[in-house]
Amino acid sequence: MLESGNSSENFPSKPKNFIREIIDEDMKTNKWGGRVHTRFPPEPNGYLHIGHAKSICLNFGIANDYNGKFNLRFDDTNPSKEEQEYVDSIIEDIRWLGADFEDRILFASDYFEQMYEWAVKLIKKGKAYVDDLSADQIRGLRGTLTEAGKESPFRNRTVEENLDLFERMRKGEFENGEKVLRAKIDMASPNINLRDPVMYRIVHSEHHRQGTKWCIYPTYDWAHGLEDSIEGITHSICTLEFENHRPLYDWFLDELGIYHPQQIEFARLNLSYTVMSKRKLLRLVQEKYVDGWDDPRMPTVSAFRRRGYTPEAIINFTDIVGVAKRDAMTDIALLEYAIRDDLNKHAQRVMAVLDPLKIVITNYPAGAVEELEAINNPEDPSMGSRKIPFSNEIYIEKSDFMENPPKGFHRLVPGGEVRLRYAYIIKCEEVIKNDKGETIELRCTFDADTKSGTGTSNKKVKGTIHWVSAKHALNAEVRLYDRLFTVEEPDADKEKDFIELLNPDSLKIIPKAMIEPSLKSSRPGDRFQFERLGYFCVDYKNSSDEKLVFNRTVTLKDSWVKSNKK
RNA sequence: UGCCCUGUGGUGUAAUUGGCAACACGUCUGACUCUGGAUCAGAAGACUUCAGGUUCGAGCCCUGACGGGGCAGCCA
Repeated sequence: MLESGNSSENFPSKPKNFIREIIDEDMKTNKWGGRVHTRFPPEPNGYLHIGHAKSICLNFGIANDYNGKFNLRFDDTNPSKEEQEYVDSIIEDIRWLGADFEDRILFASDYFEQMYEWAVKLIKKGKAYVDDLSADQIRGLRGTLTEAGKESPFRNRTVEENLDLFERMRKGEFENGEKVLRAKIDMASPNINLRDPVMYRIVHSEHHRQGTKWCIYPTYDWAHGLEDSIEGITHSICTLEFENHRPLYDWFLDELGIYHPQQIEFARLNLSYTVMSKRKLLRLVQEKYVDGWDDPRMPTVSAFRRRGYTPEAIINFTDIVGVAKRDAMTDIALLEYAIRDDLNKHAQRVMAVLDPLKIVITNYPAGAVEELEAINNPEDPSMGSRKIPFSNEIYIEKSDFMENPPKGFHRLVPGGEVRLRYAYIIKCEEVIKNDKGETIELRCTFDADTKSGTGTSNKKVKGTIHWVSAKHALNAEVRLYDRLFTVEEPDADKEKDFIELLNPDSLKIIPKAMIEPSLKSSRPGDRFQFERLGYFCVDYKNSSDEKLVFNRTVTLKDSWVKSNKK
């Protein structure tokens, strides 16, 4: 299934898919002279999300495997929506993913002059004209899905008049919307995109890179193929909604007689329990349902990064998901598998108690402290071990003790025994409660012969639980994230506002979790497994030496919780 | 009502181009375990949307239905 070969470490060669088959065929026929050149063309009007990551991995993965090149190109053809902040975040995210565009950070706006010349060429060929109709009038004449459109009264202007008008459009002699340049194709085409599409519109506003140099801006359909052509792209990979635009992509390039890449469309990624449209994500940010584009509950690349996902996991996920042409809804479980799989191998284990219950070990000398050895990662012996302090007062997880346990519960119960991870077996002798009848403390005894690693006792217990020493534990804030929405497809119901489907429990903050002292030296971005709880990452925005903040990346699988739900 | 694309276990993808439907996730057993994790062994789960046709043989080819998606921005 996997081919071996020449690829960088982060991007192992990928499974075959229909696009790679097309490329294999092109290599065989020498269609592009053995060249492969792909690109990722974001519009800088939002942050990248996991769907973009799929596209980046696809495009870069292909270039990487075929010894080709990969361009980052900002499709900045609409000055009213685009901002430098987005350019910066996009570059950062792609770099983080490890997709290497070398020195090729390109901008469509750098090609405006060339595009203009090509537009003049089309006008001279009688294939483009300046139209005075308003947007509404153009819409009115476009026809419908079932009826042909009608030709504009300005459609048959002379070449000279069109040239003159187009030049004056560029010079700024007209207001926004006063005139457009349209391709002269076929108002009766069953493909609406071919009914004399607009090539240039007048927009008097400041462009993030061009300033006020231009007041006419190319539309996507006109510009995109030209950008690909200029850069020598071989395979212009885009999502399904552009399929109907391909005839237009081809038409422009053919009429111009310039280098002609091949457009190939694939189905965009949909993930369950989230939304992926930039518009909706923008709304979540602007209306403050989340704390910015990198709020760890968002499906953006920056949010996954902040939450503790690794680029490897995301890359692997995009491989698992594959590439095809039918729309699909990918189960978030696939993504969670990818990150668990990665972190299981690489994350250091530590102990932390989120919901503490105090235990006093009555037969352990008060004031004594033992340094116990704990393995950093059972999956990777090279990660070594560390010392953790043990004393007569510890905290365990409240949920690891039950007075009236259900069948099959093998943790602490009154009179029962349990192993403290890397320490001793203890026995619960007494349950101390407050006025309300809530358990507030346990008195236990420990068995000195059962120290971990000594093998001096044959005693076996059903369960092992995590703990921290009360007087050594550090405090930290822990943020527990859950899916952002309560339903699989928040945007399935067109009648219902997706905001109503937000999960009210998508974030739970634990202000004072107790964590083992070795975490003192952890740095923003460090990833850990809190044993038996999940994977956590030091938040790089809000964490500090004074106050550590951990984000939960993903829980561990828990077959006990699962079997108990039944 | 037009045009384009697309229908394979719960989910996502495969099927060497016509040869008894495979992989991953998920689910469920069992083993092991000082993480109810991981690992290991195994199981269940698909008459490949439907109906015709061609063929010795069809998920792949043909015809017709039906379902899903996209398209009427001077957005991309």
